[in-house]
Amino acid sequence: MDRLRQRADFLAVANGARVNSPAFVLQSRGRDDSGPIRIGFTVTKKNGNAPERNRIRRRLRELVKRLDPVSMQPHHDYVLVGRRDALSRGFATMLDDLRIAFAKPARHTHRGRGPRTGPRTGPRTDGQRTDGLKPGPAPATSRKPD
RNA sequence: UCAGUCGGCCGGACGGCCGCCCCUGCAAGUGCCGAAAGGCCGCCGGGGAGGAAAGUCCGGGCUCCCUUGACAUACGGUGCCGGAUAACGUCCGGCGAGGGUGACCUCAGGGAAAGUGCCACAGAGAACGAACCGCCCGCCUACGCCCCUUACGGGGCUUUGGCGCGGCAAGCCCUCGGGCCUGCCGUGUCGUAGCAGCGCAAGCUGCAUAGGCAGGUAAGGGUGAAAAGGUGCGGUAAGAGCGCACCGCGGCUGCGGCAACGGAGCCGGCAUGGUAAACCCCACCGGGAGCAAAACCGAAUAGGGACGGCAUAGCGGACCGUUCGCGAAAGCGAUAACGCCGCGGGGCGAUGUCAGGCCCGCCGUCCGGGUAGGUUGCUCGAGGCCAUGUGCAAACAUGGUCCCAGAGGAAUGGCCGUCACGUAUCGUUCGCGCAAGCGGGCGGUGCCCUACAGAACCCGGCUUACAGGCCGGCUGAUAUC
Repeated sequence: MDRLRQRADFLAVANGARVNSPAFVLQSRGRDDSGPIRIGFTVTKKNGNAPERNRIRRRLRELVKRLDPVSMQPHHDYVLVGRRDALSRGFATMLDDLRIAFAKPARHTHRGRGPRTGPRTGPRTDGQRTDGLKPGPAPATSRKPD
């Protein structure tokens, strides 16, 4: 399991399916290659100052570590968007939340513009390149969340 | 013991399970990911957030850009003196002013006799000093005084005159009962009017009071944040630095101090209101941007250049503009080039026609710039600790010793347990107290399980935030010896 690090990957996953939970939002997106599961974390500035944001991210990261990798789907990218409740919610409760979120059939919400992005499952011939990098230069309005 | 003041320090501890990042060493496979640059995978050992890492307010290092350098101007900043420092608006030590019983604290602390401006309201007057009340000299006028009343008016007191009444005394008359007249005292009423002196009188003079005129004055009242030196004594018609003493202010001289400044003597009688966080003047300092700096490596796509191959749809006109040649210019010439004009071709929508619009070779190799991305910059440094020396200190010097975070969607943790600490509540116990209650110890439970807050190139500062706790110096008060 790898960490998600490139900004373009985050933007791609943000247009994919999402599941809400009291302490976080789970975004997911299937990839076409055979790479490992990748997961990233996003905690925006409205959730508190830097120590609080760090704590939210660390607890979410610990949740993922405790969870069985079997419950995730292979060749998918996931992003956990932290909420303020992740500071105070019980750890065991949050673990159940995450388990439910992975099991739940995700709703696809295409909140982007046009059909340009999105995880099309159509036939691709090459398989040489990752399509996640396809949506080129990001719009300058969406900033790095942290 | 209480109250205060200054300075320094800490900012949970231990353990269990599971992890993350970096570094040294060893060991790998023709391993994995990637087009490449590059990255990842094992073991041992070591290290891994703060006093503010924060705000990004100053000062530097470092990097790039610009500039030959100096000066001037503009703009910005700083502003008592000396020292420390790489530098500072920082720090240390002094000086001055203000506050505090004191330890100590605060100060945006150069220049207001270079110039300009402003000083609201109130107040007579706010800057070429002013004259409201008041005080005073002089002149003129008027004259009972006092109280109440805005005024009209009313009341009281005093002087004097008339008319009465009562009493007393002297004198005269008498019918001895009393009557008349004079004086004095008390009182009622109606008038009159300053007081004193001189004068027969008219009046004059002085004093008091009121009003007016012309001056003097800046002591007092009142206004204000501020009223033109302050206090006291003298002085004066009243007053005034008008004079004197002390204090303040200014100037000069000499003394102490590196200096800011201090204190002394003499002189000047006071001239110079405040505001520079208003403009301004003076002195000093300052090129700009910032690690997302910058260097190196380097895809895809688009675009640039060179070469090669293939295709070959351009032609004509004119010299109007550019260009080129000649010429000092006007101009003349050229058509090779770009634009221009005319005719024509190809391409662009699923197709055809018409009208309009847009574009005008294709492919390959190489080169250069350069984006995403990657690597470096990146932590040995104005470094920490200890000792010695110099210095009041900030600090500096010498010696020894240590290596102490380097992430990059961003590691330094997550989940628990035990114990401290704090706090709330309950129980119990002890002390004081009549009691209400107060203080302390022990135990149980709950809460917070810590406050402020997370390195982002690195240092020196400043500012701001902070639960709780520890240590030391000093000051004041109280108690005991």
